[in-house]
Amino acid sequence: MNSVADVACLCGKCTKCPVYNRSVCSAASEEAMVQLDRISHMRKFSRGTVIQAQGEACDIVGNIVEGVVKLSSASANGDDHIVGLLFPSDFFGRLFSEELQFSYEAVTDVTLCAMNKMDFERFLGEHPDVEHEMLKAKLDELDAVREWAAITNGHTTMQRVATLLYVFSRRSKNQHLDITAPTQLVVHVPLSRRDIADYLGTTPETLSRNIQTLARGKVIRIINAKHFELLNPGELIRHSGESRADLDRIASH
Amino acid sequence: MNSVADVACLCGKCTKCPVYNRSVCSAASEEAMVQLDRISHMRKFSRGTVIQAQGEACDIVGNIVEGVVKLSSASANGDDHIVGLLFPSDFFGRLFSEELQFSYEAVTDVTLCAMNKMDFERFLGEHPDVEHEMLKAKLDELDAVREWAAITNGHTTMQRVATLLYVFSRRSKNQHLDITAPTQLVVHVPLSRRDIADYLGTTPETLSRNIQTLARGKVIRIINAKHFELLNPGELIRHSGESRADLDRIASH
DNA sequence: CCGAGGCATTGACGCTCATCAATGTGAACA
DNA sequence: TGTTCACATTGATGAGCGTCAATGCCTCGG
Repeated sequence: MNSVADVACLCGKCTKCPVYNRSVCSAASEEAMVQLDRISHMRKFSRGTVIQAQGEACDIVGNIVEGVVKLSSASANGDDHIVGLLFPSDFFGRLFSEELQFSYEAVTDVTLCAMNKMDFERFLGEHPDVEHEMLKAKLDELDAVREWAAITNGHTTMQRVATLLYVFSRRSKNQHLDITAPTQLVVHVPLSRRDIADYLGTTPETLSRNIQTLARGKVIRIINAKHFELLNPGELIRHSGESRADLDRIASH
Repeated sequence: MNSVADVACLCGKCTKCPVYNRSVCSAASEEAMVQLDRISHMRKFSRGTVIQAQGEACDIVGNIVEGVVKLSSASANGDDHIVGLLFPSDFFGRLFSEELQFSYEAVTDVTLCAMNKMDFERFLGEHPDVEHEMLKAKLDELDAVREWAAITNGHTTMQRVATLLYVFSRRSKNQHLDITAPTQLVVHVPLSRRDIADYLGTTPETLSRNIQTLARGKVIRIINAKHFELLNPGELIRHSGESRADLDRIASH
């Protein structure tokens, strides 16, 4: 009955979950954890998989354990835009709604601590503490989304690019990456140029030009398409047009 | 002890509240309503008042009963952007956070059903049903903000302007306006050109040019700076670049 | 009724960015 | 190892939009 992937959950209790202490589960009591163990199981999705599509019924929710998921909206004209990125410990899926408004797609290989949506909704009803934690998390997310919208709205492409690079440089510490580089200055952006461009509301061409400009200015060094070395963080912050405090707040999400 | 404005609340129970059935309060039991009555009171703010400023401690929350409130974020550079608009029945304020990330400013004269933040947080802890409703409302809001961000990100100014006009044409029915016009085709946008421009991520000049273009094309008629007659809704939808279904979903918020 | 000041509009100009097209690069495949 | 295909970069061009500046309009207060 259970697929191979399911075994991962049965082996280790939720308390061994690598993102447990940062996810909404951390509010759960011991009794609640036992229940969560029962209704959740690990699932893996490979890079490029559309986990759930816009307009479909949403039946699975959960926490991202590893990888990056993009949240995108397809307009009627056919052009779609990335409206959010989900990292490990972020909650996945849309509770209390019949129909998905956005598509969820695995940007990298993704491991998900998945639950049946209705099971989890029932669980939340029985555990107000966890629901309370969920509310707080969503309020924070709301602020972060608004903040990001303000950035993409009023800034030049260069400012957006610099902001994104800075945010990823801070977030990558939260990810489970094998960074064997000697310094912390290597930024890993697992998205393709097109995805980054969509997220920033620009085109791959303009994005590329700006990245090259930063490289020519010795602000970054391009190791390869998805890895950058941060040579001059101060200059990067200056290019972003934001104060360091603001950037750090955005990065902490 | 109570100011004059407070009397408004003491006169009528929450059940008489004009936005009761659309606000989060509608989930409250009778017993809970009595408590809400006790901790809430009506407050009025005149046009232009900064109700709570970014960075300040947030001490009041509540529901908007009448008027429009803008939510704005001031960047370090000084330029600020409107990241959201609040209409009657929308929840006001930021729960479970010490410091406000955005400023709340009254765009029109505003009537607020105000509560002390800590009182209301305590109330939510004692009434999981209402907190559940709050969570659902915030999840919807999150989708709406993401949707709006996608629009301002990838579209031309004309598309944004058309979208805004259409959304306001649908929302104005939700407002308590004295529209004495014979038809429903009068759209009231209570914001100044600068505010609209900030919200759309453009400038007053470009905004004005686009409005005039729509007027020259007989899509709208400019009654005055804040009132427009919708002559050709179909053309407006075409200019927005969105499908009618999408627009209606955005408008319903 | 008139003047003043804020707001909206209109015009001119330059720059950024999207678009189209071509070239370069890296990884997966046989 | 070569072929292929997707992806990234680079170049040229024009349109859209921000900026600065001037003018017009409305409202409020005297």
